[in-house]
Amino acid sequence: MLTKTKFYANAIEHQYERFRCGHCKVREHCLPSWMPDSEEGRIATLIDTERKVRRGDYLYRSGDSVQDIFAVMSGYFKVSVMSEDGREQITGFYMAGEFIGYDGIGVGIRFCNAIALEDSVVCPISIDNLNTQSIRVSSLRRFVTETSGQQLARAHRMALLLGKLSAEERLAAFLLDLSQRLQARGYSSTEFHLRMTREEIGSHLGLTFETVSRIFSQFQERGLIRVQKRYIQICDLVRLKMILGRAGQNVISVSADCDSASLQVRAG
Amino acid sequence: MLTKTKFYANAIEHQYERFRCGHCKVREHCLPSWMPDSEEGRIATLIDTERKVRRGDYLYRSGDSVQDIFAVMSGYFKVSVMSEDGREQITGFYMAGEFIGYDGIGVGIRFCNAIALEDSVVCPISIDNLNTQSIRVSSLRRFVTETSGQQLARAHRMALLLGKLSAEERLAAFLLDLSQRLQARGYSSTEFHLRMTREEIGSHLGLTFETVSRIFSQFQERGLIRVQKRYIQICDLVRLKMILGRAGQNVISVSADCDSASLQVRAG
DNA sequence: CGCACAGTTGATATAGTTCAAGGGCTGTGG
DNA sequence: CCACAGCCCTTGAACTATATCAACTGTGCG
Repeated sequence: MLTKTKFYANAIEHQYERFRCGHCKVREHCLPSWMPDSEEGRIATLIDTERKVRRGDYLYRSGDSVQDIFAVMSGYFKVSVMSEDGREQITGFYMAGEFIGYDGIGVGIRFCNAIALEDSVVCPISIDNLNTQSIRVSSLRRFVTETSGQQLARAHRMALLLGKLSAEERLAAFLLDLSQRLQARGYSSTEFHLRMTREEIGSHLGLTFETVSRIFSQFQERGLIRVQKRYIQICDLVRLKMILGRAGQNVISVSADCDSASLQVRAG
Repeated sequence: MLTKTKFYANAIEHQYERFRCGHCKVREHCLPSWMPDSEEGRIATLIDTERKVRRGDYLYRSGDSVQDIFAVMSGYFKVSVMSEDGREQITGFYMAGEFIGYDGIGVGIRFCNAIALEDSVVCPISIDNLNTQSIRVSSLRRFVTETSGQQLARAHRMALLLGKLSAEERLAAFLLDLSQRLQARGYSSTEFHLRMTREEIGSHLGLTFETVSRIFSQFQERGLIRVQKRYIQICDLVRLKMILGRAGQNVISVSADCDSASLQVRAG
């Protein structure tokens, strides 16, 4: 892929200097598989200098003006909406290759907070430039449509989870979702490290941290998982899926990335 | 506005033949106030024959391929996601001037069901045509961005409501939201007819219909509202807002329409 | 070392569900 | 026109899932 760029003319080659996507480890999760190689460079030209965000720092906060969407290159984020009296609903956790920052896009003002759960690096993609280029580049239009559609799908799955599932089912869905997304990134689907506290999990799933803790313990007693602090091992994937089974797989997210494999899963 | 069209040349005038927006009663809620008159016609050309949907019928269902988004001209809809075992989470109720059908847009396959709660009429807006025209017409691009952004905002507010609010707060939010949307449409903000059953309200708010009923009764006893079947009268708007007050106004929706007034509210 | 934070676990409380009964409205068919 | 069936809604009583409060453990950090 990278060698291919060598044949381009100067002007374009210059763009490729700034083209981090080619080197990027998460490129395959971030850019859709249907995107023609020849046009991947277009996206790269939209990317500003990559930005580092320290653990605990805000990537953006509610009320900020909307400039960019962000592709997570490395690290981990939580995104949340806050009620005026300080109740925090975490709308999602985001890992490498996923997109953050669709909130507030039409209005120009953020209504979510995005906070790094560990030292992270993001690619800021200028929305203005994205819109401008989209006029000419069909693959960019498709890219925008697809990724923003995924954000909405994710949000609707959350509504189903929050409105209809029991605590057990929510936790099962949560673990299976993580498992699936990690697997898609080449990590183990059965052993992983949680990046967030029990409280944050609870805040995401509409539960208290005590309930999260108890249900983890209960899952462990039942032999479904092993828990040691934040280290999780899924021992019985089948039975874990059965807990959710009655509710249906379509509750579990499929991440915010846009490779076609996950699109098929979601569609099914 | 309509007279203005008389000055246009034949080709354009022909488009205006199909331009229902000009006659449409809900035009001002449907089309954004920033949209220049000269370009409103563009949207009209995207609109197929208006479509009638009988009470109880599906506008579309999960699994359908995505062809159009729909502006509600008259009537009332519920949109829901279903779990595989039949649990229904209603993601929203939609009235005249609001848009339905952003679900599944990137993938091409619906994951929601849209059902008419009363005999209704919708404007189907072809997504293919919308995308094609958007390439040239900036106001259409902005229109798409804004309306889809609103869908996401709505979904995130729902997550906060479902994850963090008590039953009381949810019902208060629900009533205030309805009140506000009706007011924006020129109806009374303090007296209205619910179009949905208690069960559907419950399914939207993550409660059982008994709880909805009980809380309505309780609100009535407290002098906040009067309830007679589906007829609701808000007697004490201030105290009703106070119930939600601690949680914050930003929980209550601002509908899916895109007139700038509501955009300001949402931003605040 | 000691303090702050994350997590576990137990005891108790409670909001909301579930089950159950009854009433009122609406439409239908005899 | 009445009777009956099928919703929709209300209300009560009992139950239960989850929250709340509280005590305790381990762990990392200044």
